[in-house]
Amino acid sequence: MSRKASPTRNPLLHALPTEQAQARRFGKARTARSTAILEDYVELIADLIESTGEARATDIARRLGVSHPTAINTIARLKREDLATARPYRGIFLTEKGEALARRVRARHRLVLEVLLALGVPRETAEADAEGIEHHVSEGTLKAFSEFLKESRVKKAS
Amino acid sequence: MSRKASPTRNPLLHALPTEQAQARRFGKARTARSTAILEDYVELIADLIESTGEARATDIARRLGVSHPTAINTIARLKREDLATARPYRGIFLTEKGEALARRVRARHRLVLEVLLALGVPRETAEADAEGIEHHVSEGTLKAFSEFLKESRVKKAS
DNA sequence: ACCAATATGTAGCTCAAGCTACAATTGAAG
DNA sequence: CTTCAATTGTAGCTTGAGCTACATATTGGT
Ligand SMILES: [Mn+2]
Ligand SMILES: [Mn+2]
Ligand SMILES: [Mn+2]
Ligand SMILES: [Mn+2]
Repeated sequence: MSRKASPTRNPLLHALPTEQAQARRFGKARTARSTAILEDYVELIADLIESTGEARATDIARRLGVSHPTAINTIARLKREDLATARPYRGIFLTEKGEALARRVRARHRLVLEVLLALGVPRETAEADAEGIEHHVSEGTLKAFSEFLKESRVKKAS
Repeated sequence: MSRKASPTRNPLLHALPTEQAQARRFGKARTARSTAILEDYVELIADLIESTGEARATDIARRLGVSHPTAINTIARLKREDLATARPYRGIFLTEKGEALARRVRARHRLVLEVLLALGVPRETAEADAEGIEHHVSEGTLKAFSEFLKESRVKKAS
């Protein structure tokens, strides 16, 4: 038997979720945290290629605000996970898998940003917060976000 | 001079932000990531104390879905950062600083959850996503969220 | 063709966050 | 009062993500 103090002692407003449910939620957040960096990299690589024609390690490092060895290490992880390839002095390229991830991540980023703006968050605050929030927005939430935007655009056309 | 390929080659929709601006945003997200775990711990400790009278390392570990040495290690970090203290076999306690953080974090968590629900996100999805999103929601965004909720409550009372 | 600036690569470190395996302590039930 | 299950603690490992310092490679300009 457990030595825990009497459970459900305080039947006040909003009790705790069950251990299992809470552990599941925290686990999802941990997973999201661990893929957040990969997502940022593939998104940035896609953006750089689209707007400048190439994505070099140094540029990636500078835009992320990290040292270049850090960027190179993470790019190595991208390669290991079959998300990117590199031709030295010729830039970083996304694999098919990497491009697919980049498409999803970019669409999600845009949507999250638009929702924040629609909710009245100031532009720069929205841009900054979206960079972190996006990685924790699941499909279900994305769905609701796009519904909300649709409505709010209709309402705005009044 | 830089050896970069011709910059601003593609003057299409939404160009990249400046390097500095983007680095600042990514840096904020990194900071948020590194404090997310501390925030989850103090919030959970406060919740456990409030609803069961105590917060023991094992319970914390189980609710987080991690091994107990992992929880103990992180609790050591909480102590180092003057957020918590522990009396062995008697549970974890928050310092003044810890309680202050817990209050802020709990209020923020609630608000984020309510906004997701108000946007039509299904309950369990909202609970799960909020656990990760909350750590990236700044003061400015929080402000906008509470404004939005105020309006949406008024509208609902129609 | 050369050279210097830029880019890339490598070595080696720190810290956080996770794990398993094992040891020690404690307190509740008999 | 003893015992044993539960809790806590320790040791030692892995991986990711960051850093600095130094070494090597490439290329654009002269
Ligand atoms: Mn991001
Ligand atoms: Mn992004
Ligand atoms: Mn959380
Ligand atoms: Mn929380």
